[in-house]
Amino acid sequence: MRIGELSRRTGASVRLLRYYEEKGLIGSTRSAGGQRHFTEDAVPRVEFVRRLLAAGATSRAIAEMMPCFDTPLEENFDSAMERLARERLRITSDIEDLLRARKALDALMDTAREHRARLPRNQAGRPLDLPVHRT
Amino acid sequence: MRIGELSRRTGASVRLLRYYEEKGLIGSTRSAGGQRHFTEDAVPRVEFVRRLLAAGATSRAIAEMMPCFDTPLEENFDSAMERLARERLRITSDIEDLLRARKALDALMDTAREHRARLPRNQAGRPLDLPVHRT
DNA sequence: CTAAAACCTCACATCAATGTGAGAGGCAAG
DNA sequence: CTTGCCTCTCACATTGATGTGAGGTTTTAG
Repeated sequence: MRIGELSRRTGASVRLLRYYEEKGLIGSTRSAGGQRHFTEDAVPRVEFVRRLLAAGATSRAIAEMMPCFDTPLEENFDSAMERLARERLRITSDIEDLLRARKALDALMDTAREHRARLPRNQAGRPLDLPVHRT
Repeated sequence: MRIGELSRRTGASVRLLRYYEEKGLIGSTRSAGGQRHFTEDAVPRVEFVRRLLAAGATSRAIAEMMPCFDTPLEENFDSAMERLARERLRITSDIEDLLRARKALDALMDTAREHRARLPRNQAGRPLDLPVHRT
């Protein structure tokens, strides 16, 4: 398929798909006229890439794990595997950062609610029922 | 305290502290000569800010929640509270992205290991004991 | 064969948190 | 008062994923 269709099927802009190719995240063959051709595999691959990017992986990191994706041969395999593991650690640590930040937010919300509860009634005189959501 | 000490005590560079101030994330008074003076409160505050930034919050978002931090008065309080809640949602959704990405990595690692297991022995002839870490 | 639709490359723009350096002034101790 | 350290403002650089537009070629439908 050509780049437009891949774009439609993955939701990634054409510009982005070219960028991914340039960075070695996806492969393509070229037609005589120089246009990119992609195989079906490109679709799940782009999805994988986008998922990782959304998770804060750098395109370089993703490129380094790709040998693991398409070449289960000796070369690069071990280092790709290691890159994969490193990224996994990074993600786990990012999750912990997020959990800590969320806890900090919760703490702030709690004390803020308490402060307000101690304050004189607000002008509208409506009850102090601030929403409390926990996910 | 002056900016250098705050920097030492929080680990944030002097340049960054000025940036935080410019963006309304921390407050300061100025000496006659124009130098910034901070109170003790600035220390935990900077830590809070950094935690949120590390969690991907935008400085604008943090600025918008600050009224909640120091002015438990009517003005801005509700909107700050709402900003807080929005940010909490964003964080939770980011965590989910990370979890999905981690799952994708795990899946890739698994299939890669299987591929390799089906392959002829590698040149070094060593056993195929690839590390399997789960956090 | 022609026109429209899709594609190509090149290159500059953006956003946000930071770094860095220049040039100048503030402040405390000898 | 002077030296040395700290601070000030201004302003430009960087990184990475993306957007955008110009100008030109390929492909495809009619």
